[in-house]
Amino acid sequence: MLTERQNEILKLIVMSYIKLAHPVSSNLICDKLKCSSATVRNEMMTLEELGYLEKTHTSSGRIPSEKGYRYYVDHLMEVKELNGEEYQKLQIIFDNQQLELSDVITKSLQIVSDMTSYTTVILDEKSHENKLKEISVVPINESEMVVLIVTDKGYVEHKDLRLTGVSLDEVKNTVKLINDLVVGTPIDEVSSKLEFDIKPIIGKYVKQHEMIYNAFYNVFEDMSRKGNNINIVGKNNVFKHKEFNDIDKVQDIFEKFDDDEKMLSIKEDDQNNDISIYIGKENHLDDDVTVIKTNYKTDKDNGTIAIIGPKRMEYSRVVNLLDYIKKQIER
Amino acid sequence: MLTERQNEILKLIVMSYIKLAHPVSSNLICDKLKCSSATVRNEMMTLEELGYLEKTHTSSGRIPSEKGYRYYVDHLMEVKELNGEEYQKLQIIFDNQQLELSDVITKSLQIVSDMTSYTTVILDEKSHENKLKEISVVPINESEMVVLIVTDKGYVEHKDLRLTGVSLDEVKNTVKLINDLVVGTPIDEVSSKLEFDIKPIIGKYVKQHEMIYNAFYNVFEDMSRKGNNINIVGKNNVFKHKEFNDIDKVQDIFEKFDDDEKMLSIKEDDQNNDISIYIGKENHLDDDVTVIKTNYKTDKDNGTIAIIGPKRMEYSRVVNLLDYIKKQIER
DNA sequence: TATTAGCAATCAGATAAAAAGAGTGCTATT
DNA sequence: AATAGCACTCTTTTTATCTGATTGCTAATA
Repeated sequence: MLTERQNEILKLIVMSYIKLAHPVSSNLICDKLKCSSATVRNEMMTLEELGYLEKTHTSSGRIPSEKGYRYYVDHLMEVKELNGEEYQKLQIIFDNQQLELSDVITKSLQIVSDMTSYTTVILDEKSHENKLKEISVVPINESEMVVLIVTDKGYVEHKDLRLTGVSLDEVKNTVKLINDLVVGTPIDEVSSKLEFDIKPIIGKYVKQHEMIYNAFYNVFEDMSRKGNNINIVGKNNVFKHKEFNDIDKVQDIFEKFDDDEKMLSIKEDDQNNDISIYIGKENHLDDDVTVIKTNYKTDKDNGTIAIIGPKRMEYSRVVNLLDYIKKQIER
Repeated sequence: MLTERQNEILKLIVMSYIKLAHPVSSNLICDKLKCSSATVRNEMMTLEELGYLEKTHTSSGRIPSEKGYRYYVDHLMEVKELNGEEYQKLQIIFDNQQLELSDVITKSLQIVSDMTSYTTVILDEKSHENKLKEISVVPINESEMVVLIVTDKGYVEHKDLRLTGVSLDEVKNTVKLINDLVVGTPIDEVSSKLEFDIKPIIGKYVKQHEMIYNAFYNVFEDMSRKGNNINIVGKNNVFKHKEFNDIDKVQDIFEKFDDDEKMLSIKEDDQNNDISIYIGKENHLDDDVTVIKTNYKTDKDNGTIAIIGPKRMEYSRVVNLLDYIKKQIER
């Protein structure tokens, strides 16, 4: 357990380093504390031995270790209110009744990204809890048609179908069959339902049933596979941070942004309802970043929003922003 | 007019620089030419005076100037066949009858991007020549519905509508009215047609006409505005080129990728049907890149595909790839 | 016993000087 | 017209020197 003074010093060091991105010297601290730099140095040495601080070289000031950041986040960080500008800019988005939920989320995270210079991520899973509401077909010309699929949550998918030598009526019969028998089924169960409920009887109603059946089967297969959506906003903000002022590091991070599996892993850990913080090695994305994320749940949709920045992140500010956005989305 | 030998030397220098990214010395050239390095040096001096070559410093080898690249492209470049691997990988995409056109384009450019280490761009304009084919409405719950709009070219747009205190029948009447009177109108003219043809009479058929009318008007306004599509594939390839081995330059280019206006300008110049090459200052994107583009036109869609790389680009290869893809798309 | 003043030691970063290497431009020669 | 030869130029790499920030330790002090 750390003493009161050690807490104070660690907190000052973390805050100073977050702000200035420069190793913190004992002098800087003793100005703000009523004791000499030698005393601070002694305490810093203890804090380093305990693993909360690090040096960049033998005679440098101290920077927080990952353990140091973790301790700061868990015990020392103060909750700061959103400032007026942040609040206002976001509120304009949330008050706009015109916007669809997905637009609200994207736009609000765009704002956060612009204001904080961090990168934000939206991960949402569409098909999972969506049930088939209606399917319809619009013919485009003799051989082509568009299949439209709408779910009970208003999610829409469409697909071009090219079927040569098939009459439109046959297709419409199939659609009617599906609408009669399959509506209400969760999207990712539709294709198996097609197989067991529709396939056996489609021959009675539809002539070229095989070709048409396969086409629709594929459409639904595609749709349930397409569920995961990854939206990364403000990638270029990576350039703005001192710790990424190295072309190889930037490339490294950009390639991770493009790695869907890595990005989706953000969603995986901690399925709880809080805001989670993963500092450095604690996340599976990159040792040099911190990921702050939360899950949201609405009647339409659920997903994850996350903010990615350097470990030297404005933790308090980001946590507040994320918390506020989460609450507004769920409202 | 350049002599035969000057042509030969310029060509060798451009090709060597494209390959090795290193200023070309007289020695390197004279190995491949039956004359001494001193002779080559004399010719190089002439070529520099004429503006085809440049030096990076007083005693360095020569690199091609923009004028030099231009001359190479216009007069010296040899058409090279696609190699077997390139041809094969692309053909798999083009032979896949399942894929929609837009997928074919994206996937083939993804392949080009991977193979060449350049960045590719797809610019397509949807609404322009699309005519309204059918509009329909699917109710989701008491107050929400999804509007589906399909055009004669199979382009689909959908929008959530939240209308409180409006009966579904009223909405359906409006949709019927639009389907009867507006179908066949080009998308970007629909909203004005709504205003002049529908607005005056909608009151007769629909009770809460104002609210419903506005909702549909907005949907079409949005849709015609949304016409321009920008798809950039292989951004991270920027990191792979020596000339961009500088974090500020990379940032610069990435920010231009995100600048829609700048990217759309690629489409603007030269509306002809050929492959156009814009070297350095010739393009409006960035002085350090070359843009090679072509327009494509199909019965469904037309647009522009482009490849962006350093000025030191494998011109011949890229032109061939682009030409091949253009032809396959238009087939 | 906790704190502090004082000071040598350490090391990054900036600046300068020196050495090595690649390639040119010019002149004299073939 | 083409070439050989060589001094000259400029980049790149290496080495050396200096400066300034900051620490760790020791001894003195409260």
